[in-house]
Amino acid sequence: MTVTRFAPSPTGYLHIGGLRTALFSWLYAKHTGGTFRLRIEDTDMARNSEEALAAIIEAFDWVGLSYEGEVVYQSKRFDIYKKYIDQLLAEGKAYKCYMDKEELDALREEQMARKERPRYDGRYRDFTGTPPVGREPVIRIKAPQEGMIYFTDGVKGEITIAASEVDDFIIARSDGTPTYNFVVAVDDALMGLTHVIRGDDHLYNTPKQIVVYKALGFKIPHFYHVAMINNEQGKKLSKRDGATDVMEYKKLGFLPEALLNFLVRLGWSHGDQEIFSLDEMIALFDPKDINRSASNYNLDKLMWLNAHYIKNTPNEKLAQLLKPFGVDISEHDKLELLLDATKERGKTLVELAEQIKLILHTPETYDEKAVQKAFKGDAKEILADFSAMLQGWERELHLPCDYHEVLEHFVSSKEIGFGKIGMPLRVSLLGSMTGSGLDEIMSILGMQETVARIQKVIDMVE
RNA sequence: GGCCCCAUCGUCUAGCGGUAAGGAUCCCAGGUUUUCAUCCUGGUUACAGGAGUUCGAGUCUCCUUGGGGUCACCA
Repeated sequence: MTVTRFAPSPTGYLHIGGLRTALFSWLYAKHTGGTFRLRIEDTDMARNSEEALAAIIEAFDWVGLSYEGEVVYQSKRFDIYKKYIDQLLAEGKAYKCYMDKEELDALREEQMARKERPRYDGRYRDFTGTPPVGREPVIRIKAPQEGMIYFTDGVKGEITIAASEVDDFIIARSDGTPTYNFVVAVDDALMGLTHVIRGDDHLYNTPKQIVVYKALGFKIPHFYHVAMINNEQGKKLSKRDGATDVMEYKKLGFLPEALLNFLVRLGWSHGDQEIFSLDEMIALFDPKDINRSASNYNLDKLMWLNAHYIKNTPNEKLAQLLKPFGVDISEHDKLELLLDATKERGKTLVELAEQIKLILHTPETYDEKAVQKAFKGDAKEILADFSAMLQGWERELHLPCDYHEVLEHFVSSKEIGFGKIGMPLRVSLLGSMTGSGLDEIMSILGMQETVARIQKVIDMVE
């Protein structure tokens, strides 16, 4: 049974890089019929924040990732860690180190001065004397002093790191609280993790965690270290590069399925396939197909995917999604027509909302260039004639094809080209030269409003 | 700086010793559309460099270069 997890530290919002590793972990659990767990890495009491945790859960909710079981809070498991630390102490696999921070800093400076790698020198490793008085020790674990630590990474392959690179690192602070590399290993083991998928910034933590696994006799899971997502210039992704907070994408009018599809294709692929529904991702995702190199964030591709998903979202649902963007058309009797006429013209919900507002509201302003171009010559007269024809039309006007019939009849009887009436008509209806089809717009507006908008322009234009 | 990882079109990627190096995005051109968008068709652009191994290297090895990560009583 596969068990994967996402283990963020609650220090900020959910980053899109974090969402991708969470997605990979979640997909693999689903793919194998296993479980996906959520654990909060909050052992540093000074840096926790309730809001951050809420933000992470909110983002999970929005994109539709679900975790199984209770959320594990490391801050509530200190007694468990304490037990294992005592065990290691009793077995001689860990020891108390009485060096304080000042001494440690001094040691580091010496080593740096000698151009050596700063590392703990192991001076208390076999200490048997009388400890300094009035000083609370930290607990260090005994790491192997020679040889190699090796493991197989599911993404990178065989990784070997000299044991000399890993020093006797601290597993418990002088105040007794355990540290990251220790609790991660303990919890991953206790939670029964079979596959650990995480960012490759954790690659160097892995040998340390393996030291803990071995000392405690735990089974070592499979590791997958996923390369980072960089910005469009190939540099580290930062807030300056735009949205890094997952929830920011919601505000910008992105659909969660587009964001997920975008992220899953960053570092993972399945042949030439670009579009993946969640079910397809689950069916096809295998961590062995994760790419070893870093990838660049690419807004164009995200936009394209978002446009694709907007086009393929049912109108009813789109109407609901549009509400936070200032457009409530859920009760509109021409809802279907309205969205069919606009959904191919917006790459985001924000843009789609703008398109809809253009139709819903009588134009307050008119694009100057469009007016100049469209109202040369006898455009006003033509518009007036067309308006009259609409009003005098003997049959009821409802569907786009009804209006189309009027338009066709108009140009043929007047012996003019479509452009003669098309341009000024579009400007009168939308205030702009571009936009949805005229037949659709008039059908949505109805004859009365169409006539009113034409009249408004006629009255206004000199 | 030490250690570790990475390297195919601008970008995301396919490739798994023998291909005219494929797809997607972007961009450009044409078509459809009374406009715009969508959609369709076509086009430009890539194996970082250098040595090997091999009958034959994008694919294997080494070096160089260039990126990235990491070196806490943070996670």
